[in-house]
Amino acid sequence: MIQNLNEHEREKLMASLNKGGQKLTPQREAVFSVLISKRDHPTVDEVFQRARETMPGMSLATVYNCLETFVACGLVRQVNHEREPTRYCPNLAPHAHFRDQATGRVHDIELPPEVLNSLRSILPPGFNSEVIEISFHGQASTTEPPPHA
Amino acid sequence: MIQNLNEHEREKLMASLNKGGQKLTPQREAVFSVLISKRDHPTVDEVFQRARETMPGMSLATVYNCLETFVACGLVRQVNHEREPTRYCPNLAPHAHFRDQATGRVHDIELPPEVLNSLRSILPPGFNSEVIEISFHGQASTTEPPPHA
DNA sequence: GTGAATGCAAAACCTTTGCAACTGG
DNA sequence: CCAGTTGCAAAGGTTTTGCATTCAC
Repeated sequence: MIQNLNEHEREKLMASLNKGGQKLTPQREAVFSVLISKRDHPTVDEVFQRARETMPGMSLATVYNCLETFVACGLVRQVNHEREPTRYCPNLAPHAHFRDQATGRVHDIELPPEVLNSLRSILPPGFNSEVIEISFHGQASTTEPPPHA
Repeated sequence: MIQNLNEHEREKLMASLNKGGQKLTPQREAVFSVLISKRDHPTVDEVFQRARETMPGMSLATVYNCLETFVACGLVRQVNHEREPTRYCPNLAPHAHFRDQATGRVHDIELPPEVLNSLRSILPPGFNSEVIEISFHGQASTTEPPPHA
């Protein structure tokens, strides 16, 4: 079930939207609420279905709009895997993703700074990158999320 | 321009196809030739355009078919980035990809074994992965491919 | 009040599928 | 010969776009 945003979460949403010159709408609140109440990397359609539970009139295009806005504001990250529908992740800390090939589920994997640094070090001179995406693909012997998540 | 396969390349193609119980067709030769004569990670459509130069009658669906077959045989790898069209890479050595946000071009980045191992080590118990995808996203101050490629 | 956001539908885009005709081993 | 491959066209699923209406500030 989807909860309303608590005060702190609402503050964070409003602050990020204001910084980007964006408005706080009920739809954006609902979508953001969906994302943080269950951090299971939902697809657009999954967000749509869940958001409709609390806001039946919302349209799919609006979900796309909201998510695009959040990405632009740095509130959430997109997770793409192969050609499957884009998933959305509110975890802003550096991390990798693990995709269970049996279930399709995506888990966050903690990424220690030293591993991130060793990755950065493989770039030859002249190649500058701020964004690194790391995704594992395999099978998990547990359906539990990894320890830290 | 697209060259014909040399003897060694043709052998390799035939061997891999045979191993997978697949036939060697002129279309597959043409597509494979496109991939190895310019290793710039072409999209399906780019492969299609280039292959048509030597084989005007070839259809887009056949390009999809050929590439799918090659992936299944382990001859090439798919490279997906965001929601852009899938690209194809004949470099089978472990490596990362760098996508230049200005040009859209994708470069191979060498991935030393120790970096690969340190990455593997971040998986918690119960998570087993054979496939790791690493992609950098940023700007290159050169249009030259990285040193090793 | 006003520019931005929403909702709806249609379009765009890449990819897959169905099927008849053909062909490689 | 014949299972597998091709070519064509149509369908599929996700995402984007156009535009009139509504709304947040």
